[in-house]
Amino acid sequence: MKTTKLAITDDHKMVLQGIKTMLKNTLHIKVVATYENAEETLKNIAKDNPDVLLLDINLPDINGIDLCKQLLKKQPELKIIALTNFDDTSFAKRMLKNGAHGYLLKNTDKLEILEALKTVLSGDLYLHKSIQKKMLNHQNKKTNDNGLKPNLTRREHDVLVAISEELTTQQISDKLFISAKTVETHRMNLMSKLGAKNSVGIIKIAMEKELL
Amino acid sequence: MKTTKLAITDDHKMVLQGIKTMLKNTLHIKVVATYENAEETLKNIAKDNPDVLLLDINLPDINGIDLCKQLLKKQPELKIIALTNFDDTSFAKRMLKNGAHGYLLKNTDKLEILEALKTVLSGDLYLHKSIQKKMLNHQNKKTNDNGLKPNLTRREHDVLVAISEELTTQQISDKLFISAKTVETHRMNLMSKLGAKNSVGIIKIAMEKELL
DNA sequence: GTAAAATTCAGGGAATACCCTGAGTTTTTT
DNA sequence: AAAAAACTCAGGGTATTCCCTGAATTTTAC
Repeated sequence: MKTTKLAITDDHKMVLQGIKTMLKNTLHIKVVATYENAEETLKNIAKDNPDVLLLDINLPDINGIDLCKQLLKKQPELKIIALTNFDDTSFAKRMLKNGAHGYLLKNTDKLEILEALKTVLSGDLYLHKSIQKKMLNHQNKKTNDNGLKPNLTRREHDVLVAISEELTTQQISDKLFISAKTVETHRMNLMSKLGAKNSVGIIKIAMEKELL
Repeated sequence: MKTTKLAITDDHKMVLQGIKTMLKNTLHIKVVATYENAEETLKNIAKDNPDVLLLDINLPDINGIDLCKQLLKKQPELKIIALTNFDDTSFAKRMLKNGAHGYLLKNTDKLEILEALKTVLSGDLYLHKSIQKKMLNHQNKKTNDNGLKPNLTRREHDVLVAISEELTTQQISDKLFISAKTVETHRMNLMSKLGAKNSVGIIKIAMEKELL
């Protein structure tokens, strides 16, 4: 059995350190590189050439989903395991759709990491238990009440900001040079995406999720 | 110099492991306990009796701000350093207001941890640099209207809370057993007191001033 | 190059919020 | 006890939001 080369991308030094320590005395596994952001990862991944990358989803520069896609374009052989705080089905689905090979929560232990590595190296998908269960149960149920940031479109964000400035629909339409009807459409979509009942809810949720 | 007893509360095993490893070969510092949630922390803190607690703010059971308050009630001598992903001023302020002695971001390194420990043990506050800078800017720049909390009346507060729950005027009147017209009066007074143009502004300002 | 997502816009109607003036009642403060 | 503040409510009007359906155009993704 040849040694597996592992790389880790996470902007928290503590997590990097934690994983490295967990795997320090493990045979057949060697942490060959750690990165603190997406740019660094993209720049060095070819050179370091790991077999598996543990990839944090919440990075400062690019979101993990896009990064995942880009990385696989450069390194088709690379196995990517998403690493996240969030126990969320829809996010996991999106990651897997974009080519990730596994999904791990950060409150995992050494054993599970080893299990995940073994699984993805053999070509299978590895999902954390709780995610597996949810995927089976929830199938296609849309719950927007998780701790995730919904990804708003550019225009939705514009309207969101304008709403938070206490502007009326008409004022927003003047500001953005679009019709009032279009503003209403965006506001409706914001309510829907955020699970809000009205503009107050939009702002409340947006502030809680740090969307502003 | 006597040895400092350190405890850590974080629901991510990786972070726990990471900090422990960072401090492993450090003289005068010993990690005496690690907890994965608030309940565990409250239950064992007296027994373990650490000098300093590194406390993650995002816990599954109780939020870190409340936990901080409770812990200090039980252990007034304990120094608490908040640990978080978020580089957020208002959050830091609230933590410090509730008795925390320091504020560290998770992407920190060993040197800064040691610096923070030294600072809080000597009785001072330790703030991460980026937070310090932001706090200064906020105080000088954001004096948009004296950071004083407008004192709302009991009823105004009731209505404020109801508005933040995305209720309509009619629903609020049913909830508080007053007429819809009275609710409108209170809402008008809220707008006037907070300097808001509409309900969105009421909520935005109320959240910023922590009136909710 | 085709499918998917995003952006744009409209009509029309019901519901709600916003705003003004005015005023009686209760509670708190001095 | 008097004054001040808080709480209550109303009439009547205008402005705005909310909600639905439907659809063309542009941009982005695969």
